[in-house]
Formats: sequence, C-alpha cells, structure tokens
Amino acid sequence: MADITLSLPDGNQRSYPAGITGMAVAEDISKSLAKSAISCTVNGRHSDLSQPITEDSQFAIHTMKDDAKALELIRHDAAHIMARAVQELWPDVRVTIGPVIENGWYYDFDRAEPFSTDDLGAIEKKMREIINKRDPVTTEIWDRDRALKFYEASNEPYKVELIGMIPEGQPIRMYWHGHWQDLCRGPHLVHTGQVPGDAFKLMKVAGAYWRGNSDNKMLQRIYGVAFKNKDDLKAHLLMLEEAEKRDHRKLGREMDLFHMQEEAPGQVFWHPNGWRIYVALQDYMRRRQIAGGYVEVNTPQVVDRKLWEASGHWEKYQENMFIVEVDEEHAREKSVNALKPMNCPCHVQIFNQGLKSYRDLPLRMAEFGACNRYEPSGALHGIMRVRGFTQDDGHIFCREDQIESETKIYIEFLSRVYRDLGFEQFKVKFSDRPETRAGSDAVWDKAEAALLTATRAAGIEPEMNPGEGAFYGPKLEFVLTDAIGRDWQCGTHQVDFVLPERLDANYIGQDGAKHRPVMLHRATLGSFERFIGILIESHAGKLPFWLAPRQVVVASIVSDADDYVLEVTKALQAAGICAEADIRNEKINYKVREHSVGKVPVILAIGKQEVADRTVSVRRLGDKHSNVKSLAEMITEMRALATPPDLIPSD
RNA sequence: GCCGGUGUAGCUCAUCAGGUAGAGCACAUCAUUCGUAAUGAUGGGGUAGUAGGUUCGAGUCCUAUCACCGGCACCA
Repeated sequence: MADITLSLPDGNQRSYPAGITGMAVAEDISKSLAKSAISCTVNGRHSDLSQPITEDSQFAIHTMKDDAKALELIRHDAAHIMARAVQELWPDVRVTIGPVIENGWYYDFDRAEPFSTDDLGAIEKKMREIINKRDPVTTEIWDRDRALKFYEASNEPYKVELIGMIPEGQPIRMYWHGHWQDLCRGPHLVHTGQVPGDAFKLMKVAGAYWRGNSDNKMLQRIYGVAFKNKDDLKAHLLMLEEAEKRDHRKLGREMDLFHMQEEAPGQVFWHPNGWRIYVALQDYMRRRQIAGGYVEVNTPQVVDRKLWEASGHWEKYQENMFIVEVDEEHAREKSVNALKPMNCPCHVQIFNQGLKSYRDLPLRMAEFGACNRYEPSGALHGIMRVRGFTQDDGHIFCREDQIESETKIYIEFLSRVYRDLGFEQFKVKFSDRPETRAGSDAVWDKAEAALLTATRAAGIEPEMNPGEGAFYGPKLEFVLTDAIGRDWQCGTHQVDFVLPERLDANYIGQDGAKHRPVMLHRATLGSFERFIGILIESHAGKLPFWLAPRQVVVASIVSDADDYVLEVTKALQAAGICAEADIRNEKINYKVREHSVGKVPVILAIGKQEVADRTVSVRRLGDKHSNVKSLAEMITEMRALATPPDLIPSD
C-alpha cells in the first residue's frame, strides 16, 4: 500500500502506510502519548483513534488536556455507557438517541414503566461497573441492509427508523464497547475506562417526544452531567445551588415583590415593592420612547372576533385566546370577543383613522399594552411565562425603502436600553419563514432580505433560527439568559407585509395614489413581567439603586435617635428617595442583617454620635464598613444614585 | 397539552406499620437601649391544595381534580 504523509502540529511530517490508525501513529510517536491519547483530528475532522487514515493529512492527537475534545468525548461516551447500563438493568428497554448537550448529555429510552429518580442511583452504579471493565471501543462501517436487518432482528425499531433517516451515501457506523452495540457517527474514546467514574452524575428524568414531535410517542429521557474530574463536577453542582438562590420566584417572595395564586394561574399580583420596580422601568421606557420619536397610544382589552378573524389570529391562535362571550340575557345582541393577545391589530385601527400621507411615515406608535394569552399549562414559569402580561409594544408604519434604516435605528435603540439595564451582551436570533404562514413567497423573500441586510448593517451577525418566524413575517429575537442558563426571548423586531394588507392599511404617496405601508412589530423589554424576572435573576435581587424597590432604610441604634431618624427619612423622601425608618426596639445587628437579606442597597445607621453631629453612617449593601457623612452630602449622593441612566447629564 | 414529581402554620421543613399535627424563622406582648448580618422570655397561629372513596379511625392508603416544580411540545 502507498505511503501517506501526516503533518503534525509541531510542523514535522511523518510517513506511514495508508490505512494506519491514529492509535498506531500515537504509539509510533511515543508510548506515553499512546497511553494518554483519546482521539485525533484528521484534516479538521474529529475522529476515533481506531479509524484508518487513507490520505495525506494534517494530523493531531488529543489527550485529556484538550478540554473541549475531552469533554465532548467523555459526555458522548457517558451517554452510551448509560444506555448500556439501562439495557443491562432492564433488557426490555428500547434505545433511541443520546446527544451531548451543555455540561453533559441526555439519552431517550422507550420503556413501558417510566424511570423514577430512585432508579438513577442504580444506573450510576451500573455505569461505574462498565467504566471499570475498560471495554475497548470498536466501530465498523456496515451497509444499510445489513444494519437494518440487524436492528430488526434485535428489536430496536427506533434504530431502524434512524437508519432510514441517514442520507444515501453516508456511512452507517456501528459502534461497540464490549458486547454492547449502538448506532453512532462517533467519535469515541479508546475504551470505557477513559470516562472518569467519579466526575459524572445523573440529574433528572423527564418525558420527551420521539423526534421532538408532540404527535409521536413520549419517551423517557435521562439527563446527566459529566466533567474531567471530581472537582469540576463539584464546582458545577455548587454553581447550580448558587443559581437556585437567584431564582426570581424565591427572591420575589423574599423581597415581597409579587405573588401568584391558584385562582389566577399565570397572572401576577404585584406587591408594592415589585410594582415600584415595574413603574420605574415603565417610566424609563416611556422617556426613551418619546426621545426615540414614538407616539404613545392605548387600545381596548376586549375586542370583537371580527377583528381577530380579519387579522388572521382567530384562525391560527383561537385555542390560545381568552374568549369572552357576552350572555344574551344581559346584552341586546350576542357577541363573541377575545381579550387581546397582542396589540398590532388595534394599532392598525388607529393608523387607519383619517388619511395618512407619505409625509407621516415612518410613524412610530407605542403602547404599554396589557395582553392575555391562554398559554398551555405546562409552559407557565414564574413571571417569565405568564397568561397576563404587558408588552412595551410598538409598531412602525413605514415605506418598504425605510425598513432598513428603521431596523438599524431600532437595534441601536434596543442596545442602548439593554446597556442601561446592565445587559452589555445578548444573543440575536434571526427566524425565517415557518411552514404555515400568510403571504406569498415573493413577499417573504423581500421581508427576509430587508431584515437581514439591516441587521448586518447595524453590525450584528445573528444566529440563524430556520423556520421559526411569525406567521406574518420574519423576526429578530433578542435573547437574555436566566440564572440557570435558560434562554428567554425578550426583545423582538419583525417585518410584516401581511397585516397591513389584511387590515387594509394605506397611505397616500407622493404620486397621489394609495400605497400599502409595511409594519415593523417591535418590543424591547418584551413583557415587563419576563424582563423583571430576568433583571431579578441577573442581579441576584440586588437591583441597581434607581430600580431598587427599597432604596434606603434609616435605622436607629438607640431610641433617643428616633426623632432624628424620622427627620432624615422625611428629608430623603422629600428628595424623591424611597426611604423607610426602622425605629423598632431591636439591636443594630439585627436591623442590618434583616435589611441586608432584604437587599436594601443603603442602610443609614444612626446613634447618639450622629444625632449630636447631624450626620449619618452610610452602609452600602455588601460592604463591611460604613462612612459617616453630613445629612446634606448624603442626600446629594442618594439623589445622584437614584437618577435613571437616561436622565444622567452626559457632561 | 404530554411525562414524572410535589402540595402540612406567612416562610423552610418534621410527623408517617393509618390512631384526629410539631420545630426553627416570622408575628404579638414583656424585658433589654444594646454601634453595623439574628438579645432573652412568654404567647397566638394549621378543618394537612380541593372533592370523593376504603377503614372503627386517613395528612398518612385509593380515585378524581386544581396548582406548582423539572423536562418535552408550544410561545402571534
């Protein structure tokens, strides 16, 4: 067989007979390398060490020191080892797929009895046994018929289906460790013993639909996490524990921000503390929008189905709308209405009043629009996913040639707001046409191209999210992350040629003829509820002073200070600061602890000395020490702290 | 909506071969006036999510239902 040349990372070249395996090369280079090798990269492709190399290649051996590669392989093989463990424990279980995900993997099984969390311990134990066997990994490429017959014979219907999905011409890789077999494209470790037995943990069991389709059977999914060593696993588990403390549902209760109850699932009862955050945020958004050239409007909650039929929502979203039927006994005429699930059709109604000229465009219309959607029960999540919420909604009516500039202006608007609120970084996703949609392909081509061009012009290269657009148009999603790493769409910007058509919006052009405007749907926070949830979690409840629901507590150290405490509190309140007096008969330690736990950003402690000097002792949340300041100095400082970012003088 | 889990005092949890509930914190009262993350004593507070059933007897077992939690599906 002809020789091939391998170019190594250090620049050296070595010749080997074609068909040599990565492992053989590693052995040739050094014994110790062969011992620590886990995989290789051949011409940019991550591969098993057992794969034959047949052509001249750029070649590199990986060891456990290559973090990304090592973790991928550990998690991947842990998935297979778990599947084997499950089948050894319960031979009636059918296997399906088990990909690597962030921090770990999952594997979906078909089993008559669901797994219980008690089973996880048994599975982990069995996995360690398999790891200790150090079974070598072998792979073979089979032809399609042989693989199909094999899986039919071994009664693995999901594998049969998976082979059917592998495109013609792609190799069908069969994989073994020990006697256990799976279908897998690889790559894999050299033997099962390379998975660290003390650095993985099975986390949870859950249902999941076969191939992600709710028409299919629900399978049993087991999630696991795996790392290179015990310490990394420990660190990860500790991080999860810490994240739990930042959960907005927990902090919402502890800080007395809001509550929810059975009688109104998916709707928020805002307490005074939480409502202060909401109002501060809304005031801020209102100022930003006015500065951004928006006009603010307000539209009805209960709207006749005729409008929803015209907009297309009745047909597509009826199941998710709160329907309000007026009883005939009490009405002249029976009518069927829906609580508005969004504001756009109402905004078109305002646009449609009177004749609009091209001179009126772009018309930027905003509303803090309260919406209700009957979300599926399983989708509800704290205040992040609710049935009653308020959007900072807006619709820009413009000409087609204004889409690009308006999109660019909007992205800058949103970036400014996110920066003000502490989110320097956020994901941007671009979602194009879904399968069921309104409007012709030509219109979609136009809308997608315009949106994408404008996004790139704003300096953003979005993540692609194929098929996920709204039914009327493509969209940009601005995504933020919660405490445990779940993504939430907050802002959005969507191009819509369809709704103006359906609701017959038009303007008089320069040519004196009627033209159809384009609508840009946009929301920056998305919903106040979700955004506040994200704010709470990202700040762990310690909101910036201007958004903090309780800003200052003035606490007495001795009761002789009470009068002065009340005086200081009043002075702060007169300066527009949210201040409370704490003159309870408690020790200062107790008060400091309680208000620290309550995430109050500033505590002013006042004892005999402060009364005598007409000063205050200022303690910032988290600080160990306090600073004594004069009353006037402190109030100036608090005033500055309380100024929202858009009102801070720039010079 | 689907799969699994949970539901006991305001909060966090205990009770459990089925014999009509208990702790800490919080709250109230009293004492203490104590300088930056929990002062002490005393006291009040629960028809155990809801509705049925089994049983002499159910928070504890069964059924239904609601809500919540973790995923999946959905997200105009």
